Amino acid sequence: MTQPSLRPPTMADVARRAGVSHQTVSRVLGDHPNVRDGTRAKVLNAIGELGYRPNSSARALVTRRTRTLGVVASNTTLYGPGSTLFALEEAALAKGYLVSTVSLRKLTVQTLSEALDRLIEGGVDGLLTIVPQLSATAALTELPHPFPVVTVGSGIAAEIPCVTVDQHRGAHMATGHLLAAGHRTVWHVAGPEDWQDAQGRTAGWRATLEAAGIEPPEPLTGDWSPRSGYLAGQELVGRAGRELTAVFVANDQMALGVLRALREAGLGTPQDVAVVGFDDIPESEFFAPPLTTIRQDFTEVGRRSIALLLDRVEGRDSSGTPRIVIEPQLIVRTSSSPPSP
Amino acid sequence: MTQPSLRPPTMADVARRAGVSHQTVSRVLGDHPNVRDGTRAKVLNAIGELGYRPNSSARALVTRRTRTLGVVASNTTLYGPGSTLFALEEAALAKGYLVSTVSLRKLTVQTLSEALDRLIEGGVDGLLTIVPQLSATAALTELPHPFPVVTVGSGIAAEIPCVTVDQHRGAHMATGHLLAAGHRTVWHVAGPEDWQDAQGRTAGWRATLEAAGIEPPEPLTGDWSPRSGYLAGQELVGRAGRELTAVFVANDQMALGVLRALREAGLGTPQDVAVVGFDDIPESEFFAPPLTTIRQDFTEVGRRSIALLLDRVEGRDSSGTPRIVIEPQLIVRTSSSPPSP
DNA sequence: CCGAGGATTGTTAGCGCTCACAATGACCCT
DNA sequence: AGGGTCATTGTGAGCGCTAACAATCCTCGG
Repeated sequence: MTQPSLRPPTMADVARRAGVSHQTVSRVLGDHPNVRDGTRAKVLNAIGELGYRPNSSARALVTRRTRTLGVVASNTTLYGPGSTLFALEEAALAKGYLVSTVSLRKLTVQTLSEALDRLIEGGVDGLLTIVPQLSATAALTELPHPFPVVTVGSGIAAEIPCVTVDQHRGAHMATGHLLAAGHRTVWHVAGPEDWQDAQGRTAGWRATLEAAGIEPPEPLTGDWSPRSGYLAGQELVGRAGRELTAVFVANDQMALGVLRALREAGLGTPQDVAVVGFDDIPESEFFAPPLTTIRQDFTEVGRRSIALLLDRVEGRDSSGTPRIVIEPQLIVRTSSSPPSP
Repeated sequence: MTQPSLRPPTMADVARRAGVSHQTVSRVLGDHPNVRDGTRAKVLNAIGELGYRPNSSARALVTRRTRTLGVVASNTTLYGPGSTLFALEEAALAKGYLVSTVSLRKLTVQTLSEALDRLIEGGVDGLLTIVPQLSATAALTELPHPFPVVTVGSGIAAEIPCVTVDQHRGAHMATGHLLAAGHRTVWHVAGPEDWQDAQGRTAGWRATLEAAGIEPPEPLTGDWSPRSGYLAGQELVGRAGRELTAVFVANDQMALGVLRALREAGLGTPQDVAVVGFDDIPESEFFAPPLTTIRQDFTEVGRRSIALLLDRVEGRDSSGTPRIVIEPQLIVRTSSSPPSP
């Protein structure tokens, strides 16, 4: 920090000051084995004195690696995508990568495509997408071919590796739990049809009922919001009447709306109607009543996704099209206690 | 896309194919005026045929600009920070910048410092922090001096420009609203003492009561979570008894907990106790009862923050230490209807 | 005490791009 | 017709770094 130069110090400056060649400085920075301790110390010293920081662009230019990963996410204010993004970032950082994110307010093939473009243009080494809407995944196939991509939580897209929580299984747990408690049938408030997760949950619910010899009632559809859950709840009360004793709601926010609708209809939870949600958002425990739900391990999702992507980025393995599936977990709370006989 | 070469095409390849010099290609890309239409077309054509993409590292190396901004955020699963991050990203993108994010699970001077370091090392042009905890802001002063930084929503740090929503004013709106409805006093469940926002809200609440000639009762403190709100609610019921008719809770999540505690204590909202929250999370409208709260315009926060930062990054203006303050808005719902006389 | 062979350090080329400047061409005025 | 001017295009250098190779220095065994 001796001279307040205009230009930040370069590797050559460090070399000069340490009395070595710039290449030796590079070796010290790169942790090469063949550098004498004394030399290393001199270099480290000079680096400290000069306040030197390696220039990442210069390095990236020659190594052809930016050590940055791109993430496209659709609706990060939603619990699932938000948590996934957070986990991805954490995992990437742990591996020495930075993450550039583009969050989309509106997800279409068009916007997704643009986002991917900007990220690639920005020089990312690999791409992750948190894009649960199936309709948009088409954009993924248009990538310059050998570009490393992993989709997180939206596993359908053609030949792209993906990591996802087993939605079908989660729905099965929820529905099975309700059935085991003695309910004759389980109604369902689904998420938007276009969402991979919503489809999986609905399919899991349906399959579970059918396996139990029960004809699944027509599911209602919401948009993940509490409001839509509220409307669905009202609809359900009107449509099912006394038959309504158990509902599996595709996420916790909508379950909150359902709970309110039930309450307003004079129905008690769980005495009259049992409710199970999905996600285990932090608030669920404090709903009235506390909500039984399905928890997803996003940290694990993040770790596995990054590992998978880095295999490709760092050229370790890019054979096949792996699909990693992670198990969800049932969290039982008051909203699903067995009905009074 | 004619030849599936190993190396991606470079500007020189494009130039050769278009029969011009690499500099002309650069001009076309940079939208320079003095390029004949025919030439531009040839170049554009060659670019398309080759599937050429400019190399951002090479460009960054010479321009000394990466067109990437760094954001350090503390707890993005919380509504406020999460929304801020989203808004920042959107605003940056609109200005042609990418955003690299580091989300901290645990915020300390240490972790903040590391995060800033990694971001700078990664080559960002400027830095934004969403770091509401005052205790950590010290790390900001250790930056290599003329590095452009803007803090978002945590305005205390020494000479660093900042953008924030007026928490004091929001709390004043909430408290004043309750007072105007006829309540004799307003209790307060505060956020963590270390948080800038929490302090502002508490101060605003206190000032409003004092201005009305009311001695503020001792506030309770939570950690933003519904659980802590629930505990605070129970405590409040025990401590205040019949005196408890109005509560201003420092965020909506905690307000949810308070609502539950009140309900469990046999107190009706708003008949017995009126409640006002802060944030206007999407769920608030569906709480039982729907929650009166204070809404913050994060989109505006994002726009202003990015504008401020880019002024510095792009060397337009870096005089002074601006503090931009944005007005919040009171959203009245059922939870704060006037008490029955 | 010498040379083999490993350890350590230096030298030389670019990576792909933009900047500053030089060169060329087109056009107009006198 | 000649020279000045602007529009358009080309040339050369170098941003800061790493990779490959060349050069030097040791350390020993014989």
